[in-house]
Amino acid sequence: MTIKEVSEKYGITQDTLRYYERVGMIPTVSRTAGGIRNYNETDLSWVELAICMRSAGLPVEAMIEYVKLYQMGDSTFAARLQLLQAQREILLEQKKQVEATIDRLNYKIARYQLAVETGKLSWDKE
Amino acid sequence: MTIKEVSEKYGITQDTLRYYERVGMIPTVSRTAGGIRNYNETDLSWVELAICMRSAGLPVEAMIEYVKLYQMGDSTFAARLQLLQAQREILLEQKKQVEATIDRLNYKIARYQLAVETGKLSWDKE
DNA sequence: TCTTGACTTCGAGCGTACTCCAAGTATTAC
DNA sequence: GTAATACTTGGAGTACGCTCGAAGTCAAGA
Repeated sequence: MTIKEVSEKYGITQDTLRYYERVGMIPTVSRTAGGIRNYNETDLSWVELAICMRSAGLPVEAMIEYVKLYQMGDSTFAARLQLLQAQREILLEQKKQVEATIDRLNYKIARYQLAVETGKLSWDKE
Repeated sequence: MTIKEVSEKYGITQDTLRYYERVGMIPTVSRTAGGIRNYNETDLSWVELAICMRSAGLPVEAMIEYVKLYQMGDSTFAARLQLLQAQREILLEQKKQVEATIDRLNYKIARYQLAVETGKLSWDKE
């Protein structure tokens, strides 16, 4: 699969794909004889993982660390486990924050819906 | 309440508090006769709102826009409502992403827990 | 009154994560 | 073979959200 196809498949620019590879967020992608990227199944699953992590807001650095451990082989299982657990903790916290903010927005939205109807905002600040 | 007290109350630096005010993410904070920030109830509720939005990952720009509309008065109720709804949409999407990534991490963590015990990672890639 | 430490503004600097550009190589269509 | 297009690397540039530094002002205690 060419870089163009991959970029279209995942809705991410080719520049970003090259960037991910360059900084080590995914392992080096396989190439054609001419040196052109030719993503195989494994490459794609790394890309997918990277996109998943990034779109949840996890730092690039964490993925780089994970890839490094992966490349060091079976002796890093425990370290990888620890890394994944730490990232999960961050996300659980993040989820809480997002939910709290959604609640807050819901409250404000309800008040503004009333305000738009009546022309007056009920008792308040901000 | 002084800027120092506010920064300690919310676990945010004084620099950040000044930055939020400077860029218009919160309205101008009240001052003492000497020009020193003296946060009142209303100022605090703005700070709290700003922190809530930011910690959920919403852009500074959205809060600036909201404050601008607020300062334009009652004629902007509908616009404010729309802005809040748009931000909520973003957060609902963000929440989905975070949950998907947590699920993925949970799966990987389970596999690595087994791997740490057995010394072998079950059938796979990344 | 003087000193000390916290406050002020303004502008510059930094870290993260891309994003773009230049110069060159590879592949495809004719 | 040649043109057009897509790819390559390396490095520079950008956007966002702070974060820091400099130079000066303010306020509480000795």
